Amino acid sequence: MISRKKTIEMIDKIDAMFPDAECELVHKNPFELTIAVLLSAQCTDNLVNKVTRELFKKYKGPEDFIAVEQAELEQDIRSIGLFRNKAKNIQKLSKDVIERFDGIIPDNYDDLVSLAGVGRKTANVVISVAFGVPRIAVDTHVERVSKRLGIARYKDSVLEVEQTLMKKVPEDRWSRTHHQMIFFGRYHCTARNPKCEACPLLDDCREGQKRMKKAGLL
DNA sequence: CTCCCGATAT
DNA sequence: ATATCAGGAG
Repeated sequence: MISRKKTIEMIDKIDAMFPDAECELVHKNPFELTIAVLLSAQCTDNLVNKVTRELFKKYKGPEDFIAVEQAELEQDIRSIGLFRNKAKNIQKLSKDVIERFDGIIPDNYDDLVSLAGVGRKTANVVISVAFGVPRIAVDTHVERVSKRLGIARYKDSVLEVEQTLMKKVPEDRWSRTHHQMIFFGRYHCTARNPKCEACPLLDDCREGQKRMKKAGLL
């Protein structure tokens, strides 16, 4: 596993590649962001945005989500996938937000993860993006990139990756680095065909070195 | 660990 | 055809 110093060198290079990285999920308020992140599980944010742009015209707040039958909401989000679980969770979450939090999405981690369909990653995204709390939400991209670069170990759990990142990345860069690692993973260090041959981090990247050697390009 | 699940890229 | 997508619950 590489050092904190080496990690900072690498995230500096990713920072130069994606200086404008930010949350790409369409939302107008913390509640919409929470719904969008919940819907984004195992789905591209492109498709989530296509659905939520229409969804948020029909459902303005938690009251609207519990005013319809579950089957109707299922149809409205069907194309996203995992739609039965997500519809059920959205209605349970909406009911809870109204009854326990006066209709307002809570701004702290513990209350957020107490909501249906909201786990550690989703709660971290919400408090980070909506409320400005420094966090590194570890999704599939952040996990893959961290492991390929050697910042974390391949055997590490998601939670271990998060804890390692918090140790090696300066706290004032957590939220920014989080988004930049997602962009890096989504547009450059992709799961299938990572662009190692055109990567500024190739010299420092274990996985990249391995792949170049295997491809006979080194 | 398994299940949930449609859309898209390769 | 199949791997992958801003995961979470049981």
